[in-house]
Amino acid sequence: MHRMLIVSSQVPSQLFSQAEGSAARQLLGDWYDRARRDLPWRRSRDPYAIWVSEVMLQQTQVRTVIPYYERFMQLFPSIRHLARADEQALLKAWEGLGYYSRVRNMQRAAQMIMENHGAVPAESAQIRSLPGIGPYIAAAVLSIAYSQPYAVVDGNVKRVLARLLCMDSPVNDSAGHAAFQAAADAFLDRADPGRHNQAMMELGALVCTPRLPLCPECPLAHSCCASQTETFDRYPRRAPRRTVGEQTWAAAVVVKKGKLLLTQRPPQGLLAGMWEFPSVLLCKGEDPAQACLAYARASLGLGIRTQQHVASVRHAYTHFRLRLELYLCLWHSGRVRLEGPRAFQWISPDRIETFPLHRAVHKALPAILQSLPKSGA
DNA sequence: AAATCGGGGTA
DNA sequence: TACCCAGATTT
Repeated sequence: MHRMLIVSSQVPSQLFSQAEGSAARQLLGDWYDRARRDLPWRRSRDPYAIWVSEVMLQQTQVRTVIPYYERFMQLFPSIRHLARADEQALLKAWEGLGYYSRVRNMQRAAQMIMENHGAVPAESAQIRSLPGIGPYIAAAVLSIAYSQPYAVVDGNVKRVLARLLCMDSPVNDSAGHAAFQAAADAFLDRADPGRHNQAMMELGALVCTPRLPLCPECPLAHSCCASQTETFDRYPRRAPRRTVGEQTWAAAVVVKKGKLLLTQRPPQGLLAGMWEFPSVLLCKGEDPAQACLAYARASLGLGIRTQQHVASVRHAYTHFRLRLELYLCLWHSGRVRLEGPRAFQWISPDRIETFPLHRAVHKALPAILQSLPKSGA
């Protein structure tokens, strides 16, 4: 008969009996050796390669990451290359991946490594002190590249553990997270932590999926609480989340002698460092065309001759939805004025895509290029 | 403890 | 739509 597994955050080592835990770990490892996908970063044990892959994989699916990873490793094949890279080139390589601070943090970390160690630190406190390396990436690099006994806890691992142990802790709050870390620590295979960690995540990705898990194919089904009780749809539990609001922005696509005005976003905050058409947040009920005109005149300090709506874009961010209205504006007079030390450039249309642009800009780009006046009159 | 930080895929 | 994805940092 199935022995109910007790989870206790006080005594995580008693998740399983010793024999049961050992058997489950072995079944998991055997399954992984058989079923694992051939992913680019699994062909290397270079700590740098593992690191790059883990940074890209934050909140980002494997399918999305693969082409970015291949390109990035060609462009920046070592810590030294990364440390010396031009920031615009880095952002361009990251364009479309999102969470753009990741790549800036990674470069800062690479520069610190070049100064202090020369290699990715193999000691937990040292690697954790690098910008952009939190508990997950530290454990991943230490276990996979350096075979050290640190358990990773990501979304996959939480789902697997929640079902395996019928854990009632919510996956999306900090108290719950601690419970999953304790469970993962207790279940870790110390003989081969790198393989074990990847096996847990691979199981979550391929078998123990969010809906309709493939329990008949699962190496842990015989010791899985949720599978035995047919309650997989109750796990993992999740704390309620707040609703998201909507913002409307108006963007001025200013044309001056055939060139377009691009501005760079500030070095911190949303979409930091990415380029876009200068834009202004609208108040509720404000008319976007009028707001655009007023913004171009009062804030940018530009005289605008005519104005024509060229594109409307909707885009969802994590904590709000964006509606962006873009207007074609013919420059008449004035020099660009921006608040703070923000960069801007007048760009000929065929060079726009050499700049790192965020997704909302890319969505609007075809309509804008099509609406442009002929030749540089 | 809660908010911020992208973008794509899925049912 | 709402949820999910090899999370980290800031407030």
